Amino acid sequence: MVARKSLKGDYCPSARSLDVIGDWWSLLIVRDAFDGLTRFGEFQKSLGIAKNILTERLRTLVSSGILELVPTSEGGTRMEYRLTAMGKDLFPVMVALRQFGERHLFAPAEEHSLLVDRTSGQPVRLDIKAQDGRSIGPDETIILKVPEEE
Amino acid sequence: MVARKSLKGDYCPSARSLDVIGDWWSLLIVRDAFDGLTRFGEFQKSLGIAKNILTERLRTLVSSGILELVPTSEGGTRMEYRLTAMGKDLFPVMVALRQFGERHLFAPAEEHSLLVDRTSGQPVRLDIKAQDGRSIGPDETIILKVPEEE
DNA sequence: ATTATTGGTTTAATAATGCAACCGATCCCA
DNA sequence: TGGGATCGGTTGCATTATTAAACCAATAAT
Repeated sequence: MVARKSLKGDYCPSARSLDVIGDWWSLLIVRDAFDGLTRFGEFQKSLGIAKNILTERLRTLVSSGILELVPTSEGGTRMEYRLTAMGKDLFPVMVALRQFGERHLFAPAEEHSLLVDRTSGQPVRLDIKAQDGRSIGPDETIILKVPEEE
Repeated sequence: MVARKSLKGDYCPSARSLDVIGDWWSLLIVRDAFDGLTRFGEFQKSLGIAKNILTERLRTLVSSGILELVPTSEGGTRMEYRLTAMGKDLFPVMVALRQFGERHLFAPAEEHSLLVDRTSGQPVRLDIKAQDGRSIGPDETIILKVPEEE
């Protein structure tokens, strides 16, 4: 097996994102981070991931700039993993995945966790809009390709 | 290796989404589908994926209801893979990934493909809002857990 | 009628992942 | 201060997943 193809050079921003967080575990770790988890053991317990794999994924997420390793707030010498500003920019990705799951992957009466506005307690909404404010879907858009990529 | 843990029973909609499209290739296939590709050979050429893996992923995406296999528009007996309505609902996920990539994974002057409104030619925007229309970020939200999941 | 293309399947090798055992450093507690 | 438990890993080995390459039947093109 030659090394798995890297998408680093791809001109498509989605592909580059997937190159960084597109593997099986990374987005689940990020989800847990948004959910407030910070410690190695917390992620390990929450996800049931093998510890060596978790080690490697956390390292990759840190070196990608999505997580950072900072001293725990409770003093002591131990460290915790926290979302960076860049990591928090994955919020729309998480919300979009959540929205898709809510819409298609739950039975009508089935309960699920809910993302709500902290102040109002109401669910958040995600919209894709044109410049003029119209909501638009995939059929109203096109992807402009850059003229020459090698 | 015991079979990879399924997140089907997870009460978190994001986790269920990742259970369906969270592997390495599926979202890249979906991206290509949004980009207009429909044929086995087109995906294979575009992604450089091994053919047996592509076969399996396409099968999974079809059985998940994200793609469907329909007769080609040009007549003939061959089939093509098309996004279903459910598949098109992954649009916000793709846009969110794109936006993240644009913001963090390209050098300032580096060119990338661009998703634009078909009628105006202007880039699309993605916003997460509270009910009252305010844009909100991760720190203004909380995830309500369902009271009891086993 | 012949050849090329499409859409796969099969096989064997390699890489990724998981599990369990281990380990040093810290933390908790008496 | 000592002793055990916990944390955050590392290491080795077994199992799965992915790959590349060869092969193949059915269709399409010439």
